[in-house]
Amino acid sequence: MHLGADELVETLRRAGLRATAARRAVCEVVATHHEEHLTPASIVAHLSGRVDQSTVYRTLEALEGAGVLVHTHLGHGPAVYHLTDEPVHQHLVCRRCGRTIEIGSPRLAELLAAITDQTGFVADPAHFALSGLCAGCAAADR
Amino acid sequence: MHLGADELVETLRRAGLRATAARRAVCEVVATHHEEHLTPASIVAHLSGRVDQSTVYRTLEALEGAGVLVHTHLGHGPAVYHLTDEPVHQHLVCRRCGRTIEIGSPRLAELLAAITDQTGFVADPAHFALSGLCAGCAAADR
DNA sequence: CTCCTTGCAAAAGTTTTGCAGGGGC
DNA sequence: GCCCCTGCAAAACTTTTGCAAGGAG
Repeated sequence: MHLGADELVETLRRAGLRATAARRAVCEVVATHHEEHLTPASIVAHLSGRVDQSTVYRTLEALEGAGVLVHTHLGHGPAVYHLTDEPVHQHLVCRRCGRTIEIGSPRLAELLAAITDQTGFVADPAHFALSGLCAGCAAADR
Repeated sequence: MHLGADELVETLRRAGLRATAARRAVCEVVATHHEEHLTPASIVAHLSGRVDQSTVYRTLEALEGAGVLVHTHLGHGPAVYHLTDEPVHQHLVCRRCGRTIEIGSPRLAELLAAITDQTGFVADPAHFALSGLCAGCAAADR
């Protein structure tokens, strides 16, 4: 099970931050819509503008600093936010149809380990998507 | 050897575009500084503002459309541009010190092939960097 | 009561677009 | 001469910041 809104608020409290209505509301949206690709703008929309965008950005920043949330760049648009208690995965975005798929742990861990072996670099798959062509579009290409 | 300015201009011409002074100038900078991480702004700077930024963007877009150039997102700043005749490589950007390193062909091709095997997705390593910690910063972390 | 937070507004940073004049072919 | 290109200016879009008023602890 994923972190709930209360646990997110508690995380902020442990970080020395106050539990305000605005922060609770943002945590609520993040917890409730964890399987969506949440952007700051979509969070503001979910809250019908009752919380200002700057407050949403600041709350997301705080949650990210506390380690329970990360943001990922899927493309040229806004960043999307993810709870970190989801299994590690790499986003693959099709540059033709825009569809996003994810690849999960076992093979991915292997790939990243190979990079670390070769370079010492410890890659973090969450932060950037990989761009390319999905199976369908790649097939249509030929 | 890399593509020279004249070859880039010729590429544009083959795409049905005119060989203007502004485009020649941009091609000159791209060809001459191919080992730098060129951003639209740095290209404008190299040209001392003699070519407008919008023209630079439009020329880069044309070169990219012609397949001789790609842009990569290294982080939160502007995109960087690369000639495509450079060997395929993946950028790794350290989120702590900002240093960028690259990993080259043989292993990388293997990793991407593994992804394609698993998902059918044909990943393009050029478009996004991988974020993480470089060997030095990862070591300092412990 | 203190000072952390908020909303508002504006700025910052990157990229795109509309338009009238100028230049390539 | 036709119409593609350019520079200029402004807009679009995402994110950040300054500040005075308001609310948590």
